[in-house]
Amino acid sequence: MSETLDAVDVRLLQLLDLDGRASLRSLAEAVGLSGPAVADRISRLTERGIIRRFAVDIDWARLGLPTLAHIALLTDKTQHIETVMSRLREVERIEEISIVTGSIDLLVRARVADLVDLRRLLVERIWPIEGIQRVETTLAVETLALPDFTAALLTDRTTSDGSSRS
Amino acid sequence: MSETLDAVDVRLLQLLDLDGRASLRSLAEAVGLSGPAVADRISRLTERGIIRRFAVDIDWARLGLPTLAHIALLTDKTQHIETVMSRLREVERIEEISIVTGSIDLLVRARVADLVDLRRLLVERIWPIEGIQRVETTLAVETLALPDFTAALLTDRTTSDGSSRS
DNA sequence: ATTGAAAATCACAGCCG
DNA sequence: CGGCTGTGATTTTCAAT
Repeated sequence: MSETLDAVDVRLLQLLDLDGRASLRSLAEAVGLSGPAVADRISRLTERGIIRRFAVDIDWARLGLPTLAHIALLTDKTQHIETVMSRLREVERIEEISIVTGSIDLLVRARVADLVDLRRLLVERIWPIEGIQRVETTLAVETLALPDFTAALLTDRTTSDGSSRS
Repeated sequence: MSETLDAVDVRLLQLLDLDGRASLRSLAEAVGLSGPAVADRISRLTERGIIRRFAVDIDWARLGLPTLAHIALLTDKTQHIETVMSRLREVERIEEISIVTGSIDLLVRARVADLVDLRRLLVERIWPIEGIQRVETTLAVETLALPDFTAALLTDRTTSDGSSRS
């Protein structure tokens, strides 16, 4: 069971995901409420932890990190998983680390400049970590991030608890 | 070769990634410039496409979608990849689709409520897509998104072109 | 949630290095 | 060209309803 949002909250989240710096005024007009009411809803969403933060969507390709890599790791179980993860979180270029089901243990998401950069990441930063047994890297040659994803996911969430009917 | 940022641009991106709604005034104070100068830099970063948009970081778990799934797809090559991808982009719960190297063709990232929800996603939405041959789903049982990732990546990017030296 | 007024902030202009 | 300061216009905040 999770949080309850009404249609206005959902609309606000959608609008803010499109433009996180939109003024309260424009948001208020868009949802048909007054400015203070919108301000109040946004701070409540933030306090409830539904809004984690307002972030900036950076085009990493333009900053010289065009390539997305998924690095699958198998660990020997001589090290605690927490130890391996804490060493991984020190590694630059890594943006996410997951413990996963299936034939591997960890799935790491990283962003690299090119193959030289990837070589350094693998050889100098990943391989030396104790407890890592096998490394398998998959490169994305094209990525489609769905900008409407938030909108789509949210339309689904109105006054919902997120569970499914069977 | 890519874009050039100076130290102030980098600092602004870091600050905005922490709080995308920060006032120009507070940003100006933090970087030691005046308000208009900061406004100018932000609009320049936006025009250059480095800032794609200001977004909101939503805690999907609190909205009933706690589980991250990676779905690996193998396609038979009877359908154009564009066709398969365009059908995938209609599917709710999917937030990213990549064409990848390795033993699979597509890697899809999705967020689901529970196993019932996942079952429906797979059986009703993914399997029926023509041209999909094999589906292998990996569930994340724990995910660590690195909040400092942006900061770390950016510290690296000052006045850089993003390529590596060998 | 609304209104209305006070306080803070922003955008725009013209001006300097 | 990139930045600063001024001013008027907007926006945000706060109180009372």
